[in-house]
Amino acid sequence: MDFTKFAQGTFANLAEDKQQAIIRAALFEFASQGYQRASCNNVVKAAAISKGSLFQYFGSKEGLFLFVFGRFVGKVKAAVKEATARQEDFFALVQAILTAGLHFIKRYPQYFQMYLQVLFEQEVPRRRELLAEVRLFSSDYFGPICARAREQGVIRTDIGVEMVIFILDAAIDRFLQAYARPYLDAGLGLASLSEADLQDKVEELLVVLKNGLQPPGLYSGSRGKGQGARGER
Amino acid sequence: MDFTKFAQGTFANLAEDKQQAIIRAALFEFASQGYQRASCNNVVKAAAISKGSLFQYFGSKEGLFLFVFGRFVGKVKAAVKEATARQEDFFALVQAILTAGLHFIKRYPQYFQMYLQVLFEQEVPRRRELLAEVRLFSSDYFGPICARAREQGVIRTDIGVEMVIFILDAAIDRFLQAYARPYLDAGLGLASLSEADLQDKVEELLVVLKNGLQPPGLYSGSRGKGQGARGER
DNA sequence: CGTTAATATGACCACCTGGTCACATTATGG
DNA sequence: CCATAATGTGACCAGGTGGTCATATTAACG
Repeated sequence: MDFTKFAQGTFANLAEDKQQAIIRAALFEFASQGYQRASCNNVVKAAAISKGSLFQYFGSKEGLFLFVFGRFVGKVKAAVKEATARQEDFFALVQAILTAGLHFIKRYPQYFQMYLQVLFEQEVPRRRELLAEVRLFSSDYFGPICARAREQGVIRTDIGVEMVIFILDAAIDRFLQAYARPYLDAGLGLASLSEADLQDKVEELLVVLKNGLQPPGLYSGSRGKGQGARGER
Repeated sequence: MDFTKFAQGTFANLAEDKQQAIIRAALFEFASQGYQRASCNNVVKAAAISKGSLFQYFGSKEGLFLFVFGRFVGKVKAAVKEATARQEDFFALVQAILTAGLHFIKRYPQYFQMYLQVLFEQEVPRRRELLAEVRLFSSDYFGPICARAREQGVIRTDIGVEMVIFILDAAIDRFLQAYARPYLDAGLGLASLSEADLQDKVEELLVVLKNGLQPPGLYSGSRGKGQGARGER
């Protein structure tokens, strides 16, 4: 919860640049190694401080990690707040979040890499809690928004809200990951695109999310009943 | 490449049940810990063999891992071959693959967990190679299929093939992950669904993939150019 | 049986980890 | 100047890792 508990204490009294050096070293380590593989020895080496000091400042590896992740959470919240400030239209909001995500990755690539490590790693202290803090497309945050969009007739009513959130989450998460980790992107080549081309891809993605993969003419009825034909039941 | 190099050698001469015990122990370890965190000591303990034997059989931790992953690859290829045997329609094929994936997870949960570990972990021997071996929605495999579907007018032509593959990959991957790892599923609750309800969700997902999130009436034009009116409209 | 080859074993090795703590250094303030 | 408090330091610890190898056990064969 309170990731800023080191805001006062010995660490806070350090010169600004020394603090920055330590944060940078720790962030680099967690971003490149994840939590478990990250080595405090590497951090103290890179930050040019002694091991004893590091543990004096943060108490434990876990404390250091929570502190660094807390900084990330702060930056995310600020970015989201700004991006979603005045978006009325549902899909415009989705697009704004996606675009904000891309900008965030460009500005704070290391923080995002650290986030991905936490997302992919199993054994990370307070993992759920931490992820919940930055995950937008959760039922909590996005459920009401979807519900409202549904009432306004912007999204179809024959699929569940959970499915809407699920598909948005899957697409956007993957898109951001593909941007941040080129080898995940199966051929989109996002990482090497110009700003303008990237925006084109974003719009292309939104077209698919809105209208699907089938050509407009071929609308294949609502789900259930006859549609299946195949199995039994 | 050749993950079966232990098919002959000391290990192959072992009694069948002893082989199984070792495979089971190793699979459990890799599935629950990933590659790096997996401990050879744990494996020999669980398999009730000596450490020297394990290294005699497989040479190294990496050798053991590649062997076990090779078994997984074999099972996947068999499952895919069977599932895609005679699917003509494009979306029926997608659905068949998704359904086959769910069945695979149900039958071989540990193998799938191990796959996810490899997917999420960075430093795994021959990672790319291994993942490529089991990844279906790659440009290589799925590109031609999409191209054909496009010519037949089953999928729209105003979005790139890469984007089609991307979105299919994202949605299906995530769906399978949500099924295998409940905490990833933001509210769908796939893991606890009955077979029939699960199929319903599969169909629901396919409806979205085909027709998008917007109601049929609201088709919002092809991408690019004019679409941008974004502010108002 | 004896001899030789194959296999099984676990103590041992070098190395790394997060964390500690007695001690050295520096700051503070009177 | 001293005395006290705060901070910095790195040798050290217990516990883990993947991997080795001399030795013990078993199998094979004549």
